[in-house]
Amino acid sequence: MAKRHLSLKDLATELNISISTVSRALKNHPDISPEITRKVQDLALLRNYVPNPLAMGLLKQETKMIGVIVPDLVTHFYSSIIAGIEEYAKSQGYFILLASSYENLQKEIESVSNLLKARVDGMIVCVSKETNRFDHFLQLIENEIPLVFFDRVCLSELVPCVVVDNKEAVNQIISHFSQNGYKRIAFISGPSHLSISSSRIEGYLEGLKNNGLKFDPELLRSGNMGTEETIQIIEELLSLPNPPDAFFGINDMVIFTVMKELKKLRIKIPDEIGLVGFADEFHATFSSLELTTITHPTHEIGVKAAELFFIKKENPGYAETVVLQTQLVIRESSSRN
Amino acid sequence: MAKRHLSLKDLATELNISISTVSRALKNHPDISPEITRKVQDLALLRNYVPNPLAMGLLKQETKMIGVIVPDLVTHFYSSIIAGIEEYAKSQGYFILLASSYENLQKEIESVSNLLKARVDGMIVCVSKETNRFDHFLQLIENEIPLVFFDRVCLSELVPCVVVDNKEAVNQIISHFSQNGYKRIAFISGPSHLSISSSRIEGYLEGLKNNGLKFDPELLRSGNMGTEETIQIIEELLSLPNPPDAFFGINDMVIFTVMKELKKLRIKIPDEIGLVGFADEFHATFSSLELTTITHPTHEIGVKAAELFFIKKENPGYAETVVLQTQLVIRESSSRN
DNA sequence: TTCTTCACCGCAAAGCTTTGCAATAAGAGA
DNA sequence: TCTCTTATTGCAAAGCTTTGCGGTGAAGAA
Repeated sequence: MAKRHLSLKDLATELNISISTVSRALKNHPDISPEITRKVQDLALLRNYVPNPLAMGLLKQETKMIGVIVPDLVTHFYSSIIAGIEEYAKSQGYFILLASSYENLQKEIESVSNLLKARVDGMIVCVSKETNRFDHFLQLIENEIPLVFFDRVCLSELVPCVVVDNKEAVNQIISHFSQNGYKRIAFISGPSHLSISSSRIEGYLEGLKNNGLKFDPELLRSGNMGTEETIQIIEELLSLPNPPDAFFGINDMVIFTVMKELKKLRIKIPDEIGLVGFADEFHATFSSLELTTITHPTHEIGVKAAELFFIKKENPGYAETVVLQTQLVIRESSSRN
Repeated sequence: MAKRHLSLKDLATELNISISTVSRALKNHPDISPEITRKVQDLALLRNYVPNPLAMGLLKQETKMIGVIVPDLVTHFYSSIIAGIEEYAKSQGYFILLASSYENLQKEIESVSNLLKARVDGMIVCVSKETNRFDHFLQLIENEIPLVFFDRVCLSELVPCVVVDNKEAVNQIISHFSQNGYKRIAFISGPSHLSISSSRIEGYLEGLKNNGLKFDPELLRSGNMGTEETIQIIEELLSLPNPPDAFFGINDMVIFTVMKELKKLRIKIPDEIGLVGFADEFHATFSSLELTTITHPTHEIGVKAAELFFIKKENPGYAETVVLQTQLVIRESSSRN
């Protein structure tokens, strides 16, 4: 229902002057006499006038809203990035319109379309795990609608991206495992079309080489990050004639699943098998064994993504990829010295 | 920068007809001839025309946006509720504008003001832990802007609310503790002005009575839910001449803190002390000991809140309080039989 | 042949703000 | 007293959509 909001016209009528005079008075335009300016501003304050963003938007052709699409809304990783985006956006007078792809390509496409209908000024996106086509993003690019990717990225020649140094992170994991005497390191990766999968696999191969470990293709697995498939993979890995003595995963969830499975089998962590996660979910320190993991500067990722958004908005050609550093946080799950 | 979006005018010009004809043709108005209707619809589809929500909003005096304010964005409890709200809102063609109060009254007031500036059609709110004044909400009510509260509520004579049956939930906790032989049950509650605190305290007193347990005021504590203060309270409780043998808290976080502290002191859970949380955070099952807790139908809370919003929007006087049921999920932290 | 009646389509206003330009008035200079 | 500035203020258009109402032409009726 909601009563009509106060407009310039209301103020103008009350003061018996024209709308344009009110408009100018409110922004201290020199053309307007001091008394009128004062009277208008006083009344506006009293009545708590706020300009109508719809009218402004129509005029300026912008909504001051950024669409943000994430794979899910409920993990700390994304929530925290969103908080970062929101913070920076707010400082620029922008709002965020949030959408979740639920890790589903169709829903992602739908979200892009919905946000477009809402006339967001642009989007900041982390693609879903299923995203292997990019038409929906190319459409944005063609229409010169600012777009920024973070974490899971694509089209990086056209779009500014914020990522972490995945290769280096994995290198650190391998070195850490190696220093703790683990030799057969399994990597449960994600879908191969995802940037985070491929870059971490690179790091995996490099890290093995750097630490004088042999690459065994059987220990490198690509899953869909789902619990069921992950359990399947764990079972297969454990029943290998020469099973792994260490696991790390594309994210913490995968490794928590490993932890649960190993607990069921009464396999000792970190003595028999070492574990390292990826992302440092909020609850990593509450788990039965505190999890070694790669912390991400999530808040900073969000802020940076928002920053890039505003740069992109002013420079259509801009397409830098910003790489942020992670940190290996060593906890119980991998320390057996 | 973004190119200008396609408008009715563009279609009209291309077809050499008037804007109003295009507008009517798009909605199959009987006044428009079949051929023109077809031509217009074909072109609209081809060019991917979407109506401009700013213009519509200006005309209809509504933005189809709901402001949602939560204490934080990063706990699973709120994220999941938000997902529920978003789902229902989307089904009604509405978007969500998200804001966090960060558990801070000033930020909450600011958020209300910001959302108002953005001209949301109404708001769905869970108040911050500091919220003990309600002027900012009364202002909305006066202006007949639809408002719904959930979980932590207030002004329930004026505003529709969605809550859980806190009294019953706490009753269940007490009975469960009692059945497991715990006798001195401490409750670390939240700020006393919060609805969830007072209703759970009611349940606490009732539950004790129902189970023939004596109420000891020393075991009922109100904290600010912060880790530091919680630790302080735990220490005080444990150094009591007759310390508690069971804890439950206003939320899971508080109890996770207890769990950590007890672990440090090498106190055995659940043998020496039993623990029960509240809310069933995502990671309750990953903790060193799986946590007994009260699960909330979070998604349903969100959906219901959104439903009430749309009812309220059509019925200014509406102010029902919907009570949803929780469930006690018994896990390791409190089972010592 | 002339009037009536549909069938169709376009004009214009409303919703709100900004801003270029026109207009008015007063004051100053001649 | 008359013309020219200068200082203020208002008009109107643009941005986009919806919708009441008026308008046009053709076909049917008398």
